[in-house]
Amino acid sequence: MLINELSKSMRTSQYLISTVKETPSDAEVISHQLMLRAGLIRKVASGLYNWLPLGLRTLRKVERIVREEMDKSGAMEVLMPAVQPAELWEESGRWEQYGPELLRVNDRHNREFCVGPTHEEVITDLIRREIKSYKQLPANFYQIQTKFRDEIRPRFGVMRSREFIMKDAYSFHVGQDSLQETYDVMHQTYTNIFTRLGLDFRPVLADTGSIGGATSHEFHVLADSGEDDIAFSNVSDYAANVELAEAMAPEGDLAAPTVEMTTVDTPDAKTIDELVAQFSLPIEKTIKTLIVKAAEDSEAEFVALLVRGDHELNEIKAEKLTQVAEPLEFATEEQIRDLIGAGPGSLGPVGLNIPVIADRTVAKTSDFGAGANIDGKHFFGINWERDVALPEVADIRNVVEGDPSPCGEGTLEIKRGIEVGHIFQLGQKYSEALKAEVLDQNGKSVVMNMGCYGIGVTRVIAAAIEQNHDDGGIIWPEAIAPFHIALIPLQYDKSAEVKELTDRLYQELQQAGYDVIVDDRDKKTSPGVKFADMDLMGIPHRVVISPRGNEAGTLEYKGRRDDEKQDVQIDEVLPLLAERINL
RNA sequence: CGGAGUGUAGCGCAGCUUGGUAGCGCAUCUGGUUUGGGACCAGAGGGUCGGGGGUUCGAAUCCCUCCACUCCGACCA
Repeated sequence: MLINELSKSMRTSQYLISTVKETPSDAEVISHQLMLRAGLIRKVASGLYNWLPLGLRTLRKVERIVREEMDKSGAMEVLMPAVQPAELWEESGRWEQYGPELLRVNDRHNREFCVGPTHEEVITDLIRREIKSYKQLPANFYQIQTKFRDEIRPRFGVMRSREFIMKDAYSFHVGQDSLQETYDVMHQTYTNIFTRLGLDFRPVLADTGSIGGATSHEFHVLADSGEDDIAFSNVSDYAANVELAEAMAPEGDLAAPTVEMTTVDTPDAKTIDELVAQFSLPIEKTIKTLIVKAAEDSEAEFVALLVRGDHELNEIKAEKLTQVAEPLEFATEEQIRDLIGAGPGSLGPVGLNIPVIADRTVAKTSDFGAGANIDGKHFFGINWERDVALPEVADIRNVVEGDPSPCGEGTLEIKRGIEVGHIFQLGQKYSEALKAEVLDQNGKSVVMNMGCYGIGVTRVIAAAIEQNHDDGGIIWPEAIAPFHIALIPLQYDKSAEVKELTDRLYQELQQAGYDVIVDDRDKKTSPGVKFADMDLMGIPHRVVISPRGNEAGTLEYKGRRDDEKQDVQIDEVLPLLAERINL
């Protein structure tokens, strides 16, 4: 008990304060810079970090919140090994599927292992051995474990590191309804966790990616430095990853033609931008023609995809079309020449001799310009049906800001987000491969349904800083601050009154349950250094004890976000802190 | 994997073009003076100049090679 109490608080004279004034040259984003400068982490090698005492305090607090909320949801904590045998991955087929991101190692007997980037195989193996009856289901197991993914390009400190800590959970069910129930519970649990962490976040509809499965939501912390684009309705709750958001057709009918189709010499216009610049053609009246490989079982070898000049093809949507090869593969310039007899800069739908798929917006565009399938020539004033038959129509582009929202309400806005959580309904992908079955009510063997739920614990910390900082440094949300309160005595070594009051406050605050750090560094550490360090480290509340204030019977208080400090009567400081800190 | 760049004291950098045996700021240590926003004075310690090889009387500097790290890109016509 005593040790526990003491360990919650610290004196800087006995603690590793590793702040640095200068920003290390290889840190790009603000969270990485501040984590280095405040002395939270140090790099060991590319994508590998040491956690210093101060950083670890925050890490543990994040873990604690995650753990408490997971426990509250009814999930059971387990711990699986970081190193996993190849056999399990061969059983699921992922030993083959996973690329170089999977760190493979051999032991002394030359048996193959990997350092786990995720734990579907191990948990499924465990559960197929332990759970035999539908009566034991549903069940949800989680762990907080170190993972390793050999990223192509680790960057942004712990935001995209190779080794990182993740909370991963796996639920097991008989039937989809049960899975949906737990999925909904996890959705709520994640909302609770990120709310408690004090972050501005959104759940968004997401693609299921390589892990596979059906329904999926990502939880994003909103920050300009985020690596993902998220589309939001400006009026409803709708939010989706840009790659997944449905691009709706513009409202209204296709406008009637107003001009004749003409052939124009465009020798210097090989891109949409050049075309628009040279011929004062509005970009919304241009169409891009992209040639991609057709699906293996289709008759044609290539397919043409049409998107409006200012839109981007969405590769995920495109490769889901039955006519298109998966993974998506663009035709080479040579293949295009063989096929069409013109180069990539002069392609268009008119007179094209391969299957064509038009984006919904393209189908609603009139009087548009596109390549003539002859080098150096474009057609202007093209209209569907009059000049060329309207091809098959599909949603194949990325949404852009201002598009109508797929939910039917409002228009889309796009913001950047940092993915800190992801929940999936895996269905039977792994349970089937590993034959994870239970007996149902009729004594019949059924394959379990699975869900999986991850939170990037270390990434959450970087995301929190991206969202909460100023010129002085980090501004921790209360719940994950390494210390709640910094006590800064001035002339601690000279003034007996200051020392006495500081020590008394230190004790009282600890007893009140706060994590407090006293900056009692030696007399050579000037007040300015102490203020700057505590600001950089992001301690949310600061109390200064000085001889001057002591005479007046006051202390000085300043919240990390406050503009002004305030003088407080000595015996009013505890009530003030109690009011401002929500433990 | 392709392209670009960097590697010199714990951190940030100069020196390299034009070879002559390493320097600045911050940090650290000692002593003193300071004490409300990253103090001042005096002194000190700390570098196989990423590794290896070569050229040369002599290499941080020129050449070769390997390594590490960083940034950009990975087909949107």
